[in-house]
Amino acid sequence: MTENNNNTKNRILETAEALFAQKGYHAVSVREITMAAKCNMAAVNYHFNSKKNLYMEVFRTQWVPRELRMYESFSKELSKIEPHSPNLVIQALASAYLEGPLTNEELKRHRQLIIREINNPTEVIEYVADHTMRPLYRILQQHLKPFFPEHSNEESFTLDILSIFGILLYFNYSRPMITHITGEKYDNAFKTRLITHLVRFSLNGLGANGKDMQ
Amino acid sequence: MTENNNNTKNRILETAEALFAQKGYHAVSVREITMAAKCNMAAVNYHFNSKKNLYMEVFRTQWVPRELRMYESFSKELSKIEPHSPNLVIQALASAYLEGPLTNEELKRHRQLIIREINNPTEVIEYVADHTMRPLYRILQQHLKPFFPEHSNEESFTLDILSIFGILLYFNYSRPMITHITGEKYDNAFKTRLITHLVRFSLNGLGANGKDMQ
DNA sequence: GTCTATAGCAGGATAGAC
DNA sequence: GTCTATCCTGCTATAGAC
Repeated sequence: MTENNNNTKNRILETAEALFAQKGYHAVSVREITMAAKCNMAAVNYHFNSKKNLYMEVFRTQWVPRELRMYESFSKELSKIEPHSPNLVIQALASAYLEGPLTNEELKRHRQLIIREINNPTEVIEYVADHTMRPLYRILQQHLKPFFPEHSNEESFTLDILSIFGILLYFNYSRPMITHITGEKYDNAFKTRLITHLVRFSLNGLGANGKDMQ
Repeated sequence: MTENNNNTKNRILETAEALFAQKGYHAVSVREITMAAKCNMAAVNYHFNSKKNLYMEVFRTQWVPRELRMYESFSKELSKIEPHSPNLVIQALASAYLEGPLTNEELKRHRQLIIREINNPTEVIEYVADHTMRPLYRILQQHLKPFFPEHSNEESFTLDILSIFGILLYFNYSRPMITHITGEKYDNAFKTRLITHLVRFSLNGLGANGKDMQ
């Protein structure tokens, strides 16, 4: 196999990811994927054995590495700030996971795929949890826990972190939902306001009001 | 048409909802639905014209009325408490939408369906937004806004409300995710702790620390 | 490694008996 | 209103030429 980034195998992976994200596994046919990837239908079975396995490879070779790029960007930010404060940690989180290495389009696809998996798990979720969620949870715990000793038990802290993940995941839909609910349109620079909101709401949620704010 | 609650049409609607929630529209076949509903395949087309329309009827006749029952339960709670405080309003919200009129199973299906729609909207989302999200947003705005005049603009307040909705939606998955991430198991009474968490986190998120707490 | 051709099956929908 | 039987399309997967 060549390392060419535009070979058939890679084109299939990228096209498949976009389509799976947009429509979901069952709504996308192998025909549709290979048409869009400008290759033959049989190529999917040659390179991936089955449609199911193509789906899993999308996560293993596309999704997880991309999530890890965001994780790296986050931990690099963390290593730069000293001393830490909840404020700076959450800022770094929002910055890495919302305006970090990914474009808006990439980020949208990325979130859609994982929301589908969470809502309707397949085997990959184990792999994804092991390689991405767990490490992210660990690093957040390590950097935030010291500031919140009032969280006597593990579970209470975990729920806080999961709530922040929940808001992060639904980030994609904030703008359409605002339009749906209030019926108003919004201008650009919306994303920046969204990040400001996320940082404030999450910090408050954690119970960090007035704690090491700057 | 009879008002019998166990006629074929109703059985199809209920079975279809459960299966659509579990697996998603495209992963469920009409054959599967009618098998589970113990009726003939042709019944779907007789009663609903098409699979697509059956899906939409599930939202119109099952999902929206169920969401409205929770809404009614919420607004009834609100009318009982006087004077209001952010604390009591959020308590009433959590109580109506998490331990209200629905069983855990119903609630799970209910959330799964709407998460699918938000992630991958079809035509029904307009109908759903008009009949459920918008009224809920309005009533929350009416009861919470007076306490948060510091939210100068509409958008900032809307983002707060949407963040709470995000956490509510995510509720289903908290327990499996905790197990995935931390690898620990949890006992029952988990739901009660989750509601306590949601109320505290949301209140803090809104910036209500120490504001009319009781 | 990529193609054509096709096997083999499952999907939604409908016609028409009862 | 419910059934059986069937149509036809579109699906995944594979065999085999190049």
